[in-house]
Amino acid sequence: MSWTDERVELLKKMWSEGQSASQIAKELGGVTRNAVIGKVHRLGLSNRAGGGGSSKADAKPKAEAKPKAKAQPKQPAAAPQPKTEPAVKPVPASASPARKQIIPAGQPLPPQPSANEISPEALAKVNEVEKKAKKISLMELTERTCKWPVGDPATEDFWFCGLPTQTGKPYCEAHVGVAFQPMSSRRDRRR
DNA sequence: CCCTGATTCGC
DNA sequence: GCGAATCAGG
Repeated sequence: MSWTDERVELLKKMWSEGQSASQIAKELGGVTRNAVIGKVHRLGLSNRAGGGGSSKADAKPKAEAKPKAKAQPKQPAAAPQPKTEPAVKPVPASASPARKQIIPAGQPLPPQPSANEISPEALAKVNEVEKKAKKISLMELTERTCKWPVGDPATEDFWFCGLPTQTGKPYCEAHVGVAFQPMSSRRDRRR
C-alpha cells in the first residue's frame, strides 16, 4: 500500500479527530500503526493542533546523538465533545433487575426492550460479571475490552464492562451470551 | 498485558 | 519517503 492522496487525507482527518494511530491504521488497512505514526511525523503534524495557521510552537530543545531523549507533550488536547461516535453503539437491554427506575427528564432511556426472554442462565451470569467488571470509561474502550454498557448514561452509575472480549466479539463471554440471541425463543411473540 | 505515541535507521 | 524495531510511558 502506498500513501495516496485519499489515504493521506483520511489519515489527517482521523488524526485531527483524535483517533489513535492504531485505529487509523486499521481503518486504512494495509498499514501498521507504526506506518501511520511515521507518516504523521513526516507530515509534520505530530502535534494534534491543526487550527492556527502559523503556530510556531515547539522547538525541540535538544536532540542528542542517540540518548533516550523522550518528549511526551501529552496535552489534554482530546476533544471534550466527540464529534463522531467512536466504535460504540451497543445499547442492549440492561439486564440488571435491581436497576433504579429513575426516569430523568425526557432522556433516551426508553430503548430498554425489557429483559427479553434471554437465557436465565446468561442473565444470571451477567449480573455476576457486573460485579467483577472493570467499570471502565468510554475513553478506555479498545478493540479488546467488553463494550457492554451498564447503568444509566445519565447517571454517575454508568460504565462499561471492560473485561477481556471473546476474541472477535465486542463483548466478554458473559455479555456475548446475552448480546447475540439466536432469535429463536423470541420468535413469533405476536401480541 | 493491554495500549499509546516517539524516534531511529536501514532500506 | 517509508515503516519495523525499539523505546518510553499509562
